[in-house]
Parts: sequence; structure tokens; C-alpha cells
Amino acid sequence: MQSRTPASRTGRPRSTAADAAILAATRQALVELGWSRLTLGDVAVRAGVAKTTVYRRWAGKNELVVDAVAELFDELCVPDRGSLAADIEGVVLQFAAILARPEARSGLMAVVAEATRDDALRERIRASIVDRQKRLVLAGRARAQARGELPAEADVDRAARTVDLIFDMVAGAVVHRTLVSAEPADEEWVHGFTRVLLSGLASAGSA
Amino acid sequence: MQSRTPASRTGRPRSTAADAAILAATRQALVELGWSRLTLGDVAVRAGVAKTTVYRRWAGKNELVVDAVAELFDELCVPDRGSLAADIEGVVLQFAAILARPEARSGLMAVVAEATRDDALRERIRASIVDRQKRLVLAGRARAQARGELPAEADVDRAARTVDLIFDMVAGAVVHRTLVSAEPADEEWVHGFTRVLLSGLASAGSA
DNA sequence: GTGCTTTCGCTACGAGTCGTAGCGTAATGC
DNA sequence: GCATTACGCTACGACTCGTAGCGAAAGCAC
Repeated sequence: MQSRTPASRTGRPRSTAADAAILAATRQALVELGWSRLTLGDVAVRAGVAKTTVYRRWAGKNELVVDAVAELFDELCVPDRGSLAADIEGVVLQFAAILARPEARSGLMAVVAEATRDDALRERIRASIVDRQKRLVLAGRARAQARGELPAEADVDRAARTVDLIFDMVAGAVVHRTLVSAEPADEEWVHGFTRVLLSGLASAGSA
Repeated sequence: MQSRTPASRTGRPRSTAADAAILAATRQALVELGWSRLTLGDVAVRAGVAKTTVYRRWAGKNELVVDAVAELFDELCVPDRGSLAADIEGVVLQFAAILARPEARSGLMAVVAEATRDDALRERIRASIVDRQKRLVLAGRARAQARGELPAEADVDRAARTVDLIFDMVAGAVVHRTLVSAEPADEEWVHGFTRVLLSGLASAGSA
């Protein structure tokens, strides 16, 4: 997961079951204890492994929680709902559903906070969580272009900035709604948000 | 600040200078150490007070950091730049400037993460930070209505939902851009964001 | 099978932080 | 002066941290 040693063919291999058990135990501990009260010793007990085993695989609490939370985003995909607006609503609803889970709420914000002072951790979050989300934006745009709802971008640089802007707006709004305003990103909210975002992109893009 | 005892007229009064020193020391510690390595004992030493004095005034690290970060948002105001778009850009740039400061980056996300499992803490954040920001949205809308750029809302309930949506979109996008994407919310970005947001609100609102 | 290598579980350890209690002193209102 | 509260200081048990050391287990090469 984090210490790939492709050259090591000999010796006892690491238990993949232990990896899964530790990550699952981490999520369970996040639900029951939250970030601050989560200890690696407790995770080890829940996973049924020794504390030293956890430390051999992860450098610390930050990295462990990033990997545990990242698995939650594996299920994200772009559903084909027929139109760009409906596709976006579908993705946003999926994202909101993940953020509604307590293990994501507690863990995600905490590691982002830690990442403000740890470049390596931020890079790890980017690689295992953010990029996985950003891929959805690209996939959705490609599908919309195939449908003819969006024109093929002429300026590559400008298109990249637009994708980044969309991503920050979508992820940021859902996270803020869910975690700061502490109100559900339900279908009604997502519908209103998507309408503003899409008409804004259409108007500002044509202007 | 947090333990108002208006009935206590007798006895030695609490030093207001100590309050300010502790909050300033907390922000300094956030800059130098970040959230996870910040300890109340260290804050006490920096502030030049005894550790017990800190514990007498704040229940714990969470509450202390909320109050310390909240003071950063005191300077927020709605500048009169002549148009709704320019006003919004001004506010967003102010918000981005605060989030660019390390004591805000480290502290804000951490307490939001803790608040996912602590209703009292979330209420404290709402009262001392979020509401202070949301007031800007209301002030900006009032000024735009006075200018005639926005119509007076007919449906009060719908208007309230719109304000909440705008607030989540603005704050969420800036936070995500700054902390997750780790790129500056500079004038160029803010300009593009504001254009999408405003044209989206105009189109979706008229539809 | 025999070895070599690496992982595993377990125990123990010093270091550091936590939040609190106790004490004498300082500062205010009556 | 007296009651009351805040302050600085010290000390304390409890807890978590991350690491080291050990013997046993599980693979792979031969």
C-alpha cells in the first residue's frame, strides 16, 4: 500500500488481510472515537494485530487515515443519466453520500488540516483522494462533449483552469455544506447548486 | 470571552491582558507548530501565564483555537467598490487573504474536523466565525438591492436558501482552492469564480 | 527436507502531554 | 479589615507515543 518493495521476493510476505483489517479498523475507530481520540494502539487491537505491525506499514496516524479514507472514494463513478446536468447531479449526490458517513467527516478534514504543514501528506492526499475525484470531472466533460452539450475546448490552458475551478466549486461547496453548515446535501440542494453552476459556466463561458 | 460571569462583582477580576496574550500566543503557536503539536502548556509559556490560568478560561484546545482563529475574521467587511460583482470580488479576496495566513489554515480545518463529533463546538464555530462571514453576504445583497442590481426577494424562505447556497459556494470554493488544491486564490482566480457565480445566479434566478 | 529472509506478536521502555489538586499570594468590592 | 476571586507555581497519576528486543512463524531458493 505505502511501502512497495518490488525487489523483495524472499522472506515472509506481508499479510494483505492485515492491511485490510487495519484500514477497516481505522474507519471503525474514526466512527466511534473521531480523529483526536483515535490512537494507533487502539486500531491495532481492533484489527487483531500487534501495534508494531501497524507502525511497520504506516509512518503515522496521518498516513493511515488518508489511506483508510481514500478507500471510501473507490466507489465514485460517473453515472450515465442522459444529460450533463443529470450526470453532475449524480456525481455530486455520490460525493455527498460519502461525506455523510462519519468516518469520512472526521477523517478527511483532519488530514487536510494536518496537510497544511506537511507537503508530503498533501501530496499523498492529492494522489489518493483528490485526483480520484478530479477524474470524474474530466470524464463528465468528455461525455458531455460526446453528446454535443459542450464544445471541444480550443485553449488547452484555459480548459485546464476551468476544470480546476469546477472541481474547487463542486467539492468545496459540498464539503462546506456538509461539514461547516452541517446540513444535508440532499437532492433539493444539489439540484439548486447544479443549476447555478451550469448556467454560470454556460453564461461565463460564452461571454 | 467564554465564561461570562456577570453576577461576579466581587473578587479579583480576570486580566483582560491575559486573554489577549493567550489568544495571540495560540496563533503564534499555530504558525510555528501547527494544530497537532500545539499544546496548552506551550501556549501558556508563550503567553507568559501559568498553565492553570489557560485551563480556567478555556475548556480545552478546541475552544481556545476557535476563539483565537475567530479574531482573524474581525477585519472582514464589505468594501463599496461600486458594483455587486466588484463587491463580491473584494470580499472573496479578503476571505482568501485570511485563509492564506498559516494560523488560519492550520487552525480552522482542525476545529471543523473536531466539530464533526462535537455539537457544542460546531455551535461555537457557527456563532463566532460562520455567522460573522454570512453577515457579509447579507450586507452585500442589501447594497446590491439598494443599487437596483438585485430585485427585492418576494419569497423569504427561498431567499434564505439562496443566501445559504451562495455562502456555501463562496466559502467552500475558497477553502477548497486554498487548502486542498493548495493554490492561491489570487485576483485572476477570484475574478473567474465570481463571474461564474454571478452569471449562474442571474440565469438560474430568472429561470 | 534445509537454510535464508522477512514478518509477526509480544513485552518493556523513556519521553512527553494531559488535566487536576493544592498552596500561598495578589487584586478587587464591601 | 474581610470575603472573594484570580494568579503563579509545583507536583501528581494516567495516558499515548514511537522504538527496541526477542522468539516464533511463514514464505522462497536450493
